[in-house]
Amino acid sequence: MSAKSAETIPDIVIGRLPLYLRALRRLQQDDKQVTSSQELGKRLDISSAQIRKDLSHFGGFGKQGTGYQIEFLIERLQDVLQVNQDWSVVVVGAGNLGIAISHYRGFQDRGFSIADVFDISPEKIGQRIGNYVVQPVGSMAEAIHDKGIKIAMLAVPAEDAQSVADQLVEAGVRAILNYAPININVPDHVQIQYIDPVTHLQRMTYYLEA
Amino acid sequence: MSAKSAETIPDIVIGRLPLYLRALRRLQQDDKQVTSSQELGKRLDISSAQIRKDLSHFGGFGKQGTGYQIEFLIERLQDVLQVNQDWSVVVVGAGNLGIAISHYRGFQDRGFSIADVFDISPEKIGQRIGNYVVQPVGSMAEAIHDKGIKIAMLAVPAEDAQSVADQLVEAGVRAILNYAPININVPDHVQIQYIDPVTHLQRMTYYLEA
DNA sequence: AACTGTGAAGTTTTTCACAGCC
DNA sequence: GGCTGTGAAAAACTTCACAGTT
Repeated sequence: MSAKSAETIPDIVIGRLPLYLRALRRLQQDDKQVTSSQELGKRLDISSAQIRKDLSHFGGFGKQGTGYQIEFLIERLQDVLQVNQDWSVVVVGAGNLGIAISHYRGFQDRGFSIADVFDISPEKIGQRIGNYVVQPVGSMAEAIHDKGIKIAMLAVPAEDAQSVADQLVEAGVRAILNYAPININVPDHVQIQYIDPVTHLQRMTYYLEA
Repeated sequence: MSAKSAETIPDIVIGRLPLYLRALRRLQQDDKQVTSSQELGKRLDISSAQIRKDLSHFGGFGKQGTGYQIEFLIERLQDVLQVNQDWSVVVVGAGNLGIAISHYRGFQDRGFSIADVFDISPEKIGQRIGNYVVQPVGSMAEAIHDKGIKIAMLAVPAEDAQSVADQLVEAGVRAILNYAPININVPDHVQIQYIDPVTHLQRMTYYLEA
């Protein structure tokens, strides 16, 4: 009992919700109906208290003695994260990485559809990638504006990342997933997240015996 | 003054070091010799105090009044993270994702080389990917063992990720970068990190106005 | 008996603020 | 004047532990 919608939820909590959601979908695929903070915690290597506390920020999703209805909890988390709708996303950069992203099947059933793929290089433009035809960056702003797109995935060379990001923000994008291995500065009202496999690898080598 | 090598460094600090390193390399490419915690902090959107405190765990790398010598700091961070050497890595899974990973140029100059690419499917085995020929998973354990490989990148379907991870650990791998959108359980002495773009996207949609 | 939701306690992480050095 | 390194203070985050519910 407590829909604490007024208070600000820590970002670190928001960051865990997609992990809960992912694990829950998997449990659902295994035909489970109900789970507990303990079971989830064991799978995710997160304490059960942590999970209960995180979920409690949004109201009581569970039942004492019973646990959580998986389907119900999935719906609630999708609501909270706003992924109960489909978000159109653009990919910028049609190199190896952009192509791989554009081919990736995993976005669709988790709330995201790729609307367009853009590149600046003349020999890329017009090329087919799966169902997409690579569009010129010159038409990017207009397309983003017209389609009301709020999310972009950036797969351009590091040197170009900042300037492309600026163009995206200018065009109305409010969230950027940056695959280029470089930090980018965006206004406060724009979300940014990074994918750089090497930082993960380097974090792990610290702990390895040489 | 203080080589605190005895105490345990928080993992959250270790996780930031690769970001510092990445930013420093970029500054170096711009022909800068010296930087400060403030300049770095502005680029990374991290407070200068945070950066100074993080670095201080490993001894005094900076000079009062002057800042940090970029080249020196890069070397120290590479030492700390053990990426002053080259690590051989295997890729498991030669689907779209595995192929993209295998083509990615960004590993080489940051401490990692791909040694082999494996897949289980007969029609993938023998196929060329850039300089690699896809090897059968059956020969994976032996290759890992023989070459003393400690790091693997997992790009197999989610259903297979846990069992492949188990095989990797069994074969002697001590760090896994998992691209499959599923949580995996590994022994304590094995490092694991995840790459799942969708979790990042979902974290951002929370903050967007629908 | 099993499990949630949550104040309170405990721990970790970040920021402050300044002495000390260049 | 500019900047580091660092104790001390503040803030954030996690865990404990248990009342309450099914």
